[in-house]
Amino acid sequence: MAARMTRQRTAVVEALDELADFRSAQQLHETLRARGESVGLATVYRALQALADASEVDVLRAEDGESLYRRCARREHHHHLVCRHCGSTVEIDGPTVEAWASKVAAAQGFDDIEHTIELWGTCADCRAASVS
Amino acid sequence: MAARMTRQRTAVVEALDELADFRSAQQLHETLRARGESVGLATVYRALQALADASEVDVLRAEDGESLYRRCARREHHHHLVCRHCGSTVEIDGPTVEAWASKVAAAQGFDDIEHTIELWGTCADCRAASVS
DNA sequence: ACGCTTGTTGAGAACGGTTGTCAAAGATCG
DNA sequence: CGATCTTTGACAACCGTTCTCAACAAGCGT
Repeated sequence: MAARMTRQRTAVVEALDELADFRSAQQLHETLRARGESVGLATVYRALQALADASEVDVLRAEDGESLYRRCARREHHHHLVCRHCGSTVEIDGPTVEAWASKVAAAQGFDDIEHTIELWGTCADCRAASVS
Repeated sequence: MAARMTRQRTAVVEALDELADFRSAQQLHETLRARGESVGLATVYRALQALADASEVDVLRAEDGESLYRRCARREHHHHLVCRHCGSTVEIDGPTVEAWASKVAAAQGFDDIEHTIELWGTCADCRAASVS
């Protein structure tokens, strides 16, 4: 239960710190491998899972169902505007939306309310790239 | 390309019409099978996909990644408050949220904006059931 | 009603992301 | 250093979903 700090976990955390965009476990694994820091794929999954459990990273699902991970600047609850092509991300918070969500749900007699509010789009860079 | 009306497709549509909750393709397949209307699993997937493309059904992803389908009353854009245990659903629209989402995204220079806004909770019935 | 054409079906294989297995490796503590 | 006990990694297993392809059946024209 002691959460040991191993070379592999350090490598995953460092990689996440250097990347600003949402990345899949497999992309991360590839990045580490290319960098010479060889880490097993299963280990990357486990590390990300642990970090997510500890709220150290944010997780969201791409449209195809793949899980994407990112180390966000703020640890408080917030949402994202993500480029569906490159993963480029802008953190967003919407106090209005939060209030709306919990009010609506409570009014219907629901408990343990959670909400998913994510925005997807094509960022300016990817748009420029696809035009050329 | 003509979209033929087959026994199988009719069965899927009818089953969806009778069910008020979000269901997975496999649940639907099981329901049809139990009902005597034997339909292949792949066919259920294809039918649901076609219906989704035609905006005849709404699709959303459960927390475990599974796709859930539902024939909604209104065809216009809306959101859902869904019980994560039984799939029981309340349709919701939030004009305020819509405006907020597109404004925020546009302000960041993003195009082709889509948003995912879903509420998950435990409905009153399921809460009562889990207490007992 | 009868073929013909062409989209559709279904059983099973294939796929892709993720998780489980388990012996070997290594982090931590005394 | 040694004992302990978590972590690792290669690989298999899983599970939802999609693909394959020969058999089948809608719908159309006659």
